[in-house]
Amino acid sequence: MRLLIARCEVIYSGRLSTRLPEAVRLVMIKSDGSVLVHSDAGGYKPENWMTPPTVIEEEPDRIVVRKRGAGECLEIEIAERFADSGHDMGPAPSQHKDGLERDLQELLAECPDRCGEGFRLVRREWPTDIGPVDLMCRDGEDQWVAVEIKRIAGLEAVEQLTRYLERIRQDPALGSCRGVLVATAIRPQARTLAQARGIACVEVDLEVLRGEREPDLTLFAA
Amino acid sequence: MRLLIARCEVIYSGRLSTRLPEAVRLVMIKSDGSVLVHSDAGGYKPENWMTPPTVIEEEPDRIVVRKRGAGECLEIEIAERFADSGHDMGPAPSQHKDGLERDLQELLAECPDRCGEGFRLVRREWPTDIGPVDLMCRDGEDQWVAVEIKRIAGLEAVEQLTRYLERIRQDPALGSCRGVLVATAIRPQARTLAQARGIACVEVDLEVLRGEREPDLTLFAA
DNA sequence: ATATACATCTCGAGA
DNA sequence: TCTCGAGGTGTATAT
Repeated sequence: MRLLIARCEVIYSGRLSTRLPEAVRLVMIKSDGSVLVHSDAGGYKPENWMTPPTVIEEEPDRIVVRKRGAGECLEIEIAERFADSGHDMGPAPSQHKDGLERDLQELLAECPDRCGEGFRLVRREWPTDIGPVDLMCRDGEDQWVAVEIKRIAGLEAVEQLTRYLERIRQDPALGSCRGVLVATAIRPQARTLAQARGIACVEVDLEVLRGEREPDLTLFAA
Repeated sequence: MRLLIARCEVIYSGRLSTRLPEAVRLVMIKSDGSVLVHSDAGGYKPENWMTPPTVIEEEPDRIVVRKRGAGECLEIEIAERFADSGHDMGPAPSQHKDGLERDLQELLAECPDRCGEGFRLVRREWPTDIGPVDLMCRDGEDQWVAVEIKRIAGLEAVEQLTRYLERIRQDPALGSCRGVLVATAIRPQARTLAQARGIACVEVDLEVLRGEREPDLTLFAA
């Protein structure tokens, strides 16, 4: 990785056109060809960047980064250099992420009755012509239920499940298929819209599903 | 901005849980409190990060970054330091961007007939109770038309316009309002869903709209 | 604080 | 290659 601190002007053209006036910035050049221009504020995002695959040309006072196979170009005009260093970092082991939507789906596939009483899994990733439904189940009365799973469910989750249900119900055998939205958190408006569309909402707890602690089923009972 | 090159392990807990095994990485600490951990590959994204507002505690072999007002925490365990430098960068002037959706909307507001034959603009950002419609027009037959503008239109664009149309049509005077989706590119599924919902699709060219080149209206005519 | 929509979103999986 | 959906999306804006 190369780190260049320089007073520079940056011009990007491609999906749109931008010009960044001259100022002191960090130019990060990664060994995979990524180039990122960061200022000392502005949080997470670089002010300008180019992702691989790139072709990098360096002139004395200019770095030009072009995207391979696309008409995108980043020009860094260097007015003054303050630091310029290279660092050999070796390989970066990949990161394990736990608690993603996929994890939630796996857990719920193992105990589909957490999505509704008596639910039995028919199949995960049930295909429709506009994409797969997360879980297709049958309920305690043997009726079909399509389950959409989200970590956090907003309006889009309800819209998505609604689209699936439209398609699923076109099949006469599934004409009465219900919909259930299952998430660790459901936003108020999503809940309201779901109710208006006859879609049930179920909030679940990741740790309860994992059995790391048992659900307090009797806490408020009797 | 502080740049620390170190062999380190990084643990994040909050919206999910991750652990990054020990390796050499760049730790970028911005003066606005942002902390970004980058490896030498992986493109645009930091492997781990925390956006402001943060509280940063530094111990000899550990940096702990907490999000203010939320239960998120980033722990950087430092095993070996290779470089550690501070850089005073001064203020970062903001960037002008050209070619955003807003620009497209301005251009189309000036020539609404590009959205459909005989269209006349009634108003931009027509308010509904769930947000503003990009353009409200009347067509050549004096019928109402709601126009949703996107640079690239996917399914969400159709859903968004559908939600607006539901609201708009609740007003008896606008009960027959049509919908038109206008974009520089419209994805196949979006086009299909739009058709199913009676929403028209129009693709436009940014440069033609700018008059930088004239549309070849007669090219395939007669 | 919540919702709403845009972003050069990025990134990965699947067809 | 393209399309689609998830993301610790981030970010700005209005309520």
